[in-house]
Amino acid sequence: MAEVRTRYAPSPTGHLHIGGARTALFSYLWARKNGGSFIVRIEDTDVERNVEQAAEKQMDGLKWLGIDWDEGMEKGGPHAPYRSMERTDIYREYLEKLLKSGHAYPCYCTQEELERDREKQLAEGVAPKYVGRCRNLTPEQRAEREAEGRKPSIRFRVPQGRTIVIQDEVRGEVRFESDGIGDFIVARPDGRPTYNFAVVVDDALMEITHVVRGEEHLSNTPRQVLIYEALGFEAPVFAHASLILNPDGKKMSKRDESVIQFIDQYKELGYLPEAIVNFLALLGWAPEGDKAEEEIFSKEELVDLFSLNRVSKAPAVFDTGKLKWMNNHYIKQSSLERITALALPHLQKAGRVPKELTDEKREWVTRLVGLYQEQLDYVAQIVELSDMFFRTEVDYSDEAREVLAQEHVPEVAAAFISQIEQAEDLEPDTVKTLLKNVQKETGYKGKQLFMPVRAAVTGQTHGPDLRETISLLGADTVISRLQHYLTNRDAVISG
RNA sequence: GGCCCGUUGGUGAAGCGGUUAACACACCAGCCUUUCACGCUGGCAUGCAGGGGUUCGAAUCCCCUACGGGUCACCA
Repeated sequence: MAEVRTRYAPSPTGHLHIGGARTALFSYLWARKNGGSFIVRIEDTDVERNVEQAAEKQMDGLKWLGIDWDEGMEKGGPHAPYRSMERTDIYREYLEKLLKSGHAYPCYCTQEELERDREKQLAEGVAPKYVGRCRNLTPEQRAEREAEGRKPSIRFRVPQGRTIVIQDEVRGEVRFESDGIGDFIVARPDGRPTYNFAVVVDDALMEITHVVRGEEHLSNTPRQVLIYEALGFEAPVFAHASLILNPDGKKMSKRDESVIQFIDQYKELGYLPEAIVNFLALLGWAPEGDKAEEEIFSKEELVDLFSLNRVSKAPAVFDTGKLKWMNNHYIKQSSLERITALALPHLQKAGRVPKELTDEKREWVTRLVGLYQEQLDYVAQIVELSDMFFRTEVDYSDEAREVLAQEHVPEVAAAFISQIEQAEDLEPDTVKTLLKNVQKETGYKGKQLFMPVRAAVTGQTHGPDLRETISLLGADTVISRLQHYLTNRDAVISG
């Protein structure tokens, strides 16, 4: 059996989208699973829509996700170049072949004519397709139009009465009647190929064995199969994954704000690549047997388990809650050093931490991140979660006020202040001892002791470990907050 | 409109002719904890869009209907 070769062939119109990332991942996993090759190529035949640096952005996204390729952009390989617009000579050669064999013909219709045909068909309620005006032009007629200065586009001559059968690894056999397909353009007047033609030439020449892509390409597939035939190539196996839907069950549109759509945005927010890969893999795919009961898979496990025929035919809804849960899971699994390194830029950007860090401050930040690590859905959340550490005025919650209104609280606060003043340091263990002393001194313990301290110091009735929190806040801040409560108790309580 | 594709709980989903219809997220309750979170335990489906078949037996096979989606570009 021949080597499995798959590819990801985006057009350079923007950043790597979650849909594209999933397609790339599925292709990648399938190639790796079979010990084959994964190719990344850029399909930039539509010059008008190309965006500067978009190809690089696509590749950056793939690299960040850990999806590496064996051949293609940047890497080169036996089938270079891997960018359509650098392959124009190749397309020209195959275009000649189609023209010579009669599988394609020049079409001189103007945009206006085509537009008129289309409107007429729509008005009559027929399926819009090319009327065939230029299908059987005589050489003389062609010469006539050429003389008028018309530049022809090239159309593929779709055979009539054919049934085109597609082998789809996820949908099984899918049949199309060629009569429903009009002659379509394979090359523009300036000679640039259209997508349907370029992909076929590229996939065939690059010996792609499995074309994995989104469902939106399914209807295009019969056209491509026809080109494969006309050129004498063998068609690859196709695998059309269903679309990704937003949480409302609607098709995900570019301007949909309910879902973050681009990989670099996830990176920005502090999602971990392994979480995204894990999540994307499960978006429209599930492992077989017992493994279907698990959710957490490393890239290596995915390579081992992945199979195209287990890709779902039904559209996949992007479950943002699940993604958060999964990312949180991976954050908890990660080393504190890693999460701190990711969190630092966010804290600095928010002005919470200076750009230049002393070793001492670095250590402090690490402990701060450690305090919140297990509840981070994404790393950027550290800024809002740790807000309490950086404000001068404590922001009391309603629950905190209720606690602080209790009769015995001032006594506890005062006792704690004097304990801190006498203490040599404020390490977590010391804080523990100090609170114990307050307990002995005042007789209050448990919630009677801890809640008042937490409420006065943090303004909240819940939060991460109190000892560590107090230790990180430092003696000055803790004392001043307690003092503030004691001197402004009425104002604090009434809000 | 033609042609394709899909439809299991609040959500993601497993299931491929015979199961008490997995598992996970979310949610609720309990335990743990100075609080929250984590973790652990337990709970959570008027039966698989609706209707017809085929079969001893269907979520699983066939047909129809409804709903959702894709595509019919000199976009990919």
